[in-house]
Amino acid sequence: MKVGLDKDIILQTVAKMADENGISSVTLKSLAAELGIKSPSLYKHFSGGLDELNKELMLYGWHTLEKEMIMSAVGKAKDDAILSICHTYRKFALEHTGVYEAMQWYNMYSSDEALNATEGIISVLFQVLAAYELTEEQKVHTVRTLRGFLHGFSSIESHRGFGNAVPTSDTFNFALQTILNGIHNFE
Amino acid sequence: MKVGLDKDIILQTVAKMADENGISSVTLKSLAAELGIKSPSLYKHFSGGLDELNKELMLYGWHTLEKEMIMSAVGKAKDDAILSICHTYRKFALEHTGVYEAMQWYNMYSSDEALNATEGIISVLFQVLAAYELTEEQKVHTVRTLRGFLHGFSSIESHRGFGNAVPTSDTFNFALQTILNGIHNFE
DNA sequence: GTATAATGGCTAATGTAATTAGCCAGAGAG
DNA sequence: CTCTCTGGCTAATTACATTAGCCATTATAC
Repeated sequence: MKVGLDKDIILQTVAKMADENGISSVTLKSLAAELGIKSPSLYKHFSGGLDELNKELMLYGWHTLEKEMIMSAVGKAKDDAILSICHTYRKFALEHTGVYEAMQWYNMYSSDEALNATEGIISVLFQVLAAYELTEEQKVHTVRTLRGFLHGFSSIESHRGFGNAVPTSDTFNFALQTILNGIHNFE
Repeated sequence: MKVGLDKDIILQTVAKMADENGISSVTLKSLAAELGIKSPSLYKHFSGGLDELNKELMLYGWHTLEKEMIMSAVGKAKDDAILSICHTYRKFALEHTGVYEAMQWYNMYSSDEALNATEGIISVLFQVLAAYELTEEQKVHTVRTLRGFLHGFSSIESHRGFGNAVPTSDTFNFALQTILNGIHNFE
């Protein structure tokens, strides 16, 4: 009987499962069970099978994060905007560990799709940096530095890779301030 | 017939395969073929199967990187030592993409083993930071910031996640200088 | 030097998940 | 009312990981 599923519903289910039990807990079998269908039926929605599913989840994640970053920067400028965006990024990675994990797999796919997936958040960063007196090259360095730090920090933190003597939030703020100081030194 | 393999030889083969074709190309089947044996025989060396193999590769990677970082800091102090260590880290991730990938899977294993694996490189960083006039808390922030940035940057770079207008080496040096400036501001 | 134990290979068999092929019922368009 | 498309299904195939149990060679004990 027709259950009436579509890509969006399926992806949201995948996201939920990934966040709750890790991306490796999402198999076509377990996903189908969760949806109340049999695994071969999933090919009617994702003809590329598991690979396509992972790719779509990656894109879904980047698009979602992009939207949240944009929203968090509305009405803010310069340091305030950057801080807000960065906190949004960190929060997303922490709250959506499974989806974030999938987002890192973009290297498994064609460079084109990888770059498309992330170009959104990159352009948000560039837009915010436009308010500073920086050369293009300085902006590139700053965006890359932020991306590198945000990804590495969030990734380690979400895997509980930091000891817990000192609150990680303090470190996050400390590091962001350091990077902001770097920007100010240019101006 | 006895081929006379041991854990070290097998791990080095795994590392080579992972670096050449990605960690996912290492299956018990492909590894056994590469070694000239049949896959069930691998259980004589790694009774835990694929899981144990991955875990050992992770440990192997962190230990190797730790040694290289220590070597690169010999005879250097303060900024020089930090820069040298960081360049070693980046180079390792770039040259051993497969092993580095395995190293990130430490979250899949018990926290104990995860923390043990990385405590070596963390203590190297703390040792270098001892030369600065920093509080313990400032040292923690600095080490975490470095770890976060090094991991994120190396990870993105090794997956070709940065566009290529500006050399990534320039960005790396820029970011490290920014972090060093952060340290100097404390003193 | 021979008996015995441990080592490190092997084949055969099992279980799980992905994937493909091809069937079929129901919904909507003409 | 019929035709077609959609979205389910079962059955069969494949690829691995894993387990069980066999066997030759090596190493050790006496």
